[in-house]
Amino acid sequence: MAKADGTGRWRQRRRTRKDLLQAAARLLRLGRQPSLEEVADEALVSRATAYRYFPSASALLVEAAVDLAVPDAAALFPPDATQDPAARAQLVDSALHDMILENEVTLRLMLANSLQQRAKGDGDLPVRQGRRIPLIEAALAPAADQFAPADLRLLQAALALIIGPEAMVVCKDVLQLDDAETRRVKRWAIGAMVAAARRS
Amino acid sequence: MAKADGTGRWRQRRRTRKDLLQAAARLLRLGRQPSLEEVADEALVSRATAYRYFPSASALLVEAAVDLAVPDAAALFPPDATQDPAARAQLVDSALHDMILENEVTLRLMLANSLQQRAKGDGDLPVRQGRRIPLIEAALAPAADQFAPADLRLLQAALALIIGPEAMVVCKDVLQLDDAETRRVKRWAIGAMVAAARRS
DNA sequence: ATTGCAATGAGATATCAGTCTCATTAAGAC
DNA sequence: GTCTTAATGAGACTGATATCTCATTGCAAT
Repeated sequence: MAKADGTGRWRQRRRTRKDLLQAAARLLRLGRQPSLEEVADEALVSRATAYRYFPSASALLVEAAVDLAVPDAAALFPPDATQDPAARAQLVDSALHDMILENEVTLRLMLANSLQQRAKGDGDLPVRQGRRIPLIEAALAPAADQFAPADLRLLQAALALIIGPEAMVVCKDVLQLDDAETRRVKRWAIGAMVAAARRS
Repeated sequence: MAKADGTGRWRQRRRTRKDLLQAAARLLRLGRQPSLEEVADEALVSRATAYRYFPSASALLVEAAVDLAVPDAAALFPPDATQDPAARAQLVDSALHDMILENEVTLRLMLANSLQQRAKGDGDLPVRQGRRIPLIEAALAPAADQFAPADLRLLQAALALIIGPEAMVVCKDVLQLDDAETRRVKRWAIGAMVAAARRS
């Protein structure tokens, strides 16, 4: 199977690759951890072919997980929304929290797969595309002038630690908090950090 | 196999479990990546029994690899250490950060295993024992009277989101920060949250 | 010492990963 | 249209994971 781009039958190859990723994403959305054979069947492709495109089953799953649906920044912040950065950040967290709860199994699996891959040293696999980052930026944008640029960067990074599946995992698995308590903790942390960034 | 502690034949069970972990560690030290069957043989135990003690082969191997020198609260805070809760929390984070860097691969696999297990619905079996929680409590203990009890609980939980492998994963994989920047972000977040708890 | 039962052993069985080989199909160059 | 051959399909094969059943052992309560 030639690797060259734009030559030979690259259209056919792109189509097969796309079919595999879409099939994997479809199965992941059902909360399953599909075997490579299941993915291949779902994609109407033979097992051997799947292995021709991805070195391992988990590599396929990780890459598939990258294109899963997420809330949209524009929908979350209509023009008449609050300008208060803390309230906006908490709104982002709340929306993402809901989304994570709905897709908890799927997100845990994709996180687990990603961790497994990176633990093996595959450094060049797809970056875990920060879906949270544009949302956080959108939350802080209208108040950007209230912060020193350096503080804004720190705040964005720190918020990314609180807003996302990883924090949810810590709350539920390590701290063993229920959902209400989890929301309260994150809400408080977000308020604390925005206030701190404002003050300096 | 009863799960109760301290009753029935818990001595026998502890011995079997220890044998399995020691056998795994022995094989790992030889640079091998032993299968569960090899570990069971080395431990003079049947395969079925090994599965009675560990949910999966990798769970066994990972746990065997965790002879991590987890920093000890007493060693971290000698009597003449600072009393400032922010400084102490940052010290905990720094120590844990170093430990995590040294055992990054193992910890990633541990996290991945835990996520995979819980995604499958085995939510009740191995609770992720929070090694970070006693450290955080020790950091805040001398200043406990500076916070309202409710705030103290919020602060402890929020700090657990920043201090630990999950936050490290977010910084490196999602935000793609280098090590220095990662430390800076966490340090800033810890300071922000302790200050917020103090103020109310 | 006897005995109940927890713990274990010894398989059988099913599934999956990953690698090969070889035949078949169809895309694209001519 | 026809050819070439890249892409694919079908299946064998090895070794590992994981679950299950049933017989056996031996710890510990009596």
